[in-house]
Amino acid sequence: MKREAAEACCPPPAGKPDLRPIEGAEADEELATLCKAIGHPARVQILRLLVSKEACICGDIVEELPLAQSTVSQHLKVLKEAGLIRGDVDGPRVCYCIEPRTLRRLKALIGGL
Amino acid sequence: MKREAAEACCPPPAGKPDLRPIEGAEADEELATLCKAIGHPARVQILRLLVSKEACICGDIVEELPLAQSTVSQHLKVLKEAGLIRGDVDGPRVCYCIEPRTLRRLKALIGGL
DNA sequence: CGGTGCTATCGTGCTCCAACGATGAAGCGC
DNA sequence: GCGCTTCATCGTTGGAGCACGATAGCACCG
Repeated sequence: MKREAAEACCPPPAGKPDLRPIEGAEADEELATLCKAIGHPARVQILRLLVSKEACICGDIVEELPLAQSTVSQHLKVLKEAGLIRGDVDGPRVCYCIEPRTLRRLKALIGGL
Repeated sequence: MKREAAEACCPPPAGKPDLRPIEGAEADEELATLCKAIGHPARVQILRLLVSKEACICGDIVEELPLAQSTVSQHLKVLKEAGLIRGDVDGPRVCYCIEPRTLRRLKALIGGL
């Protein structure tokens, strides 16, 4: 029942300064995609969970949300497709964690408004 | 055909420091609502238009977007309901402009991630 | 190798969204 | 008052999104 984990995941702080433009048609599309992914309370909650736990938890997310496992899995898929989170397989479980680069990118795009 | 306008609209910079919390269940809901409103390319484009033009334009937005007038009107409604923009009636036309307070609020919420 | 636990995916119903054309309401100019 | 312009709203259609239960795919333990 113990959950140690937090070993093979969430490694790279990745200090790259991001080189893409902050506005323009592509940036508009990108911002819309990211915001659409965040545009659901359950997804915001998941993001907050992954940010707060510095260690990346896995299916414990399901227990935190009042939703069925399949529904949570779908939300995770949406977030992953948007590039906001990452899922590393750790044996039988999957370890999700935020993608700091995308999060920074989002903050930059929002800040550019 | 001239558009002077930019008189009775977009006035208050409103230097109030915003007193609501940056996280919690309510903040989650709020962030989701705001992001959902932004989560469409056309809406991002409208926001950018309103930010760039310091003067708040009106139905010129329709001419900037490759969409029907009714569709643009709906997007404007979504943004207005989210509190991101404001629409002041100026005679026969309507003058839309961003709501700086909400925009700041959004930046704070995103920054809190 | 067979079971068990963890996730992902499938299929389904329902609701909401996005786009359009057509129609209606309000203000201005003549 | 009449017509014109400008927006909003209505009604419709097609396509996503959200939720669930049921099912299938793996990795591990015994």
